[in-house]
Amino acid sequence: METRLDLVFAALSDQTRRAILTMLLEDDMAVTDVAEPFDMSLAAISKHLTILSRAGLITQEKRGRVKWCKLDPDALREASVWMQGFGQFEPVNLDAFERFLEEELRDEA
Amino acid sequence: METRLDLVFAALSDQTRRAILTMLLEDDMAVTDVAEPFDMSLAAISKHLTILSRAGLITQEKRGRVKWCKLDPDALREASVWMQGFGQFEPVNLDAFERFLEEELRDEA
DNA sequence: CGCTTATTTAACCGATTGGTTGACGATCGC
DNA sequence: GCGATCGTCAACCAATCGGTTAAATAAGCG
Repeated sequence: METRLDLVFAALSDQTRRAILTMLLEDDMAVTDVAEPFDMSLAAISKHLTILSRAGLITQEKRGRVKWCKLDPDALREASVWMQGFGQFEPVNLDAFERFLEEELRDEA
Repeated sequence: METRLDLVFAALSDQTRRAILTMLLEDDMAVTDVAEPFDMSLAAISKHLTILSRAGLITQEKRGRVKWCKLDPDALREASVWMQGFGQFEPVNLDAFERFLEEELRDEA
């Protein structure tokens, strides 16, 4: 049986999809705009978005011919709870996270 | 390019492997003992352990003919930092985690 | 209406995944 | 040394993945 947690972690295991989530952290975006920075077909991005959507990490709403993608952090929270359970972590270091973010964005460029 | 984070999330995306990590939370274990509760060949478990090991989530040390598996939460911390960056999370709810743990263990049984 | 833009679908491809079985190399106990 | 145990390796299998191109669907624009 495939659990929600399976889907979330599988969705997060791809750099392209993590980069998409990072982009959506800034603002909601249309599919075409999500695809723009990537060296990849629109169809491929569409598939990635489907995977993120099935995992519950984003929601998609169609207005007119444009489909808007919006981050939905609920699923992430669930996964985060699972991970934090392994315990020996210091309180979250946001500086470390920002370095991470920059690195991910740099890799993508 | 396959990053560390790719490997960690991919490793976590399988219920069997998450259950193994949960077991190792209690104590270090030999490969055969890890395999015991699962309805799956020893070779399959051996592969799962290799994946966890390459992701840095466990370390394995051979003493005699027994190979001991030990949880190594460093890689998890890295992934956790990434996730927490999505921010809108309440401080970690350990009760929620314990419910999760119980559920995972129940699923496995 | 007819063109353009937005997005998904279908068919295909090679690589990877998660499992199997069977053979194999190491190591322990006797 | 001999037999049992520990664990991995190799070959195989069906299913999924991450990408492609080409066609199809849908909606806005003039």
